[in-house]
Amino acid sequence: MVRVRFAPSPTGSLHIGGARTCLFNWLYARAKKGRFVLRIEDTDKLRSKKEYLDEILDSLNWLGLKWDEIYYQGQRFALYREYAEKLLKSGAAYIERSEGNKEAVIFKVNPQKIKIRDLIRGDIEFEAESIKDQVLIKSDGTPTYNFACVVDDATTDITHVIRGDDHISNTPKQVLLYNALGFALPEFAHLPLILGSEGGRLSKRTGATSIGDYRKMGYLAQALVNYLLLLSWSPGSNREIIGIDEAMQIFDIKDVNKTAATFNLDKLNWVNNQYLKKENAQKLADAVIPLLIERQYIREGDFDRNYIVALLKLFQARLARINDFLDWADFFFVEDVQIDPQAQKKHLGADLSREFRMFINRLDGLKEFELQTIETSFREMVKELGIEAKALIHPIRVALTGKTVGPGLFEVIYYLGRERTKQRLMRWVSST
RNA sequence: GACCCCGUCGUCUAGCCUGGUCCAGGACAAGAGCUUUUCAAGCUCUCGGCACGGGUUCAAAUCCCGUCGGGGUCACCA
Repeated sequence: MVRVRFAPSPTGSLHIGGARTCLFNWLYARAKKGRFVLRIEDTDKLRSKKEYLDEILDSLNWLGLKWDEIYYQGQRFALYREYAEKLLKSGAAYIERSEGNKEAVIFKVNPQKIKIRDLIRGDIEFEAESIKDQVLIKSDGTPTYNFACVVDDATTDITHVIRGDDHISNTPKQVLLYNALGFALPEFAHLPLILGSEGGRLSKRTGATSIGDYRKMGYLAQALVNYLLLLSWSPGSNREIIGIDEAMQIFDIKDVNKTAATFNLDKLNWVNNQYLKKENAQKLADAVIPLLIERQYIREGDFDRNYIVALLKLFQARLARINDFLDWADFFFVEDVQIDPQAQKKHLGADLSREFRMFINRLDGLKEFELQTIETSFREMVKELGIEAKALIHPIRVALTGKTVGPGLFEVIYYLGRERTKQRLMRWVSST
C-alpha cells in the first residue's frame, strides 16, 4: 500500500510551497488508495511554537487535506537514540566530544557513488566525497533533520517520499543512512519549487503569504487548491478549472513537470473569480457578514440577511476576492458616500439639476417600486427629454455609488431604495 | 566557488518518453472591439514562445553534445 507523508516544521505558518507539497502528497495517496501521514518536525525546541502548529493544522483542514495518521518527532527521541546506538555498535558512526563534555553522534561518510532514482527526474548521481560526515544526534541530545527523517520514514513505512526540490541534495545523505540502517529505500519524487514573481524563492516581497492570509483576503479554499494544482501539473485537454475530487482520480506523480513555476497572483484571482461566481450566495454571506460587522457596515444581530444575499448576487460575478465586496458595495452600507474625484469630474461636472429633479419626481410617482417599473420610468423620461440613456445613467451611477463601475444602475436603485436614491440625487440638485 | 536540478509566449502550461499530424494548442495578463448602462463580468479578435550554437536524420520543440541563462544545496535549521 502506498504511504506518503507531509512533514512540516512548526517554526512558521503554512505557505504556498508547503501547501502544494502537501496537496500533491495527499492527491497521490488518494489516487493510489493509500494513506497520507502527517509528521510534525518539532525537534528544534527553540523555534517550534504551538501557535504555528495550530495554524498549520488549521490551514490544512481549511484546504481539505485531511491526514490519516499524525506523528510528532518530539515524542520519538528514544527511537532516534536507539537507531543511533545501532550505528555506533556497527561502527558506522562515532562519538565526538565537544567542550563541556557534551557528546554528539556522527555518521561516517565513506567515498562512493550514490545513485538515486527520482520518479520525476529520473536517475541522479552524487559523489559521496563531497559530503561531509553527518551529525546524527546533536550534543544537546536532539536528532538532526536528516537522521530523524530517515528513521521516521522507514519506521512509519513510507513508500513514497514526495517533497520539494530543495531536498534533492539531502537525498544522497539519507540514502547512506538507509543503507547503514538496513532499511529498504522508498521511492523519491522531488517537486519543482514555486518561485516568487522576481525569481528565486517565494518571499514576503515576492508573494509568499501564509495560507491563513489568503483565507483572510477572501480566497476560497477550492480556488486556491485549484490554482496550486495548475503549478507544475496539468489535468490536460486545456482544462484550467478542476476540483480536487476530480484531480484525485487522474493525478499521478509521474506527470508532474520538472520546471519551477512562478507564482502569479493574477491567475489566482481569475481562478478565485471562477469559483466565486458559481458559489452559493448564502455561503458567501456567511463569510462576508462578519467582515461587514467588523467594518461597522452592519450591526451584529441587527441586519437583513436576505438583503445582503441579494447584494452579493449583484456583485458575485465580478469579485476576485470575497473581500472586494466590502470596497465595491460600500455605498449600500454607508450614507456619506465617497465620490471618486475623477468620476465626479467626468460625469457630474455639468448641472443636471433639472434631469435629477425630474427623475426624483418620477420615482415618487411609482406605485410599485420594482426593478422593471424603475427602468421603464427612466427610459420613458430620457425619451421625452430626447437624450441618450447613458447620458444620464453614468451621472446617476456616480451620484449614487461614487464610482464609475458597479452593477446595473436599475439594480443599484432598486436595492438602495427610493428614499436613499432620492437623497443622494438631491445633493446634486441646486436650490435655485 | 563546488555539487545538483531546470530551460516552450511576460506568467502557468499542452506537445517531448514512442521525431513527421506543430509555419507549436490552451489559460492568465496586455491591447482592440462588441455588450440599446459602466466594468472589475461576458463574447470576439490581436499581440506574443520552442534560450543559443553545433550535430544525428529525408524530417527535430521532440534525440545527442556544447554554450549561455535561471534555480537549489553546501549548518550540531528543518
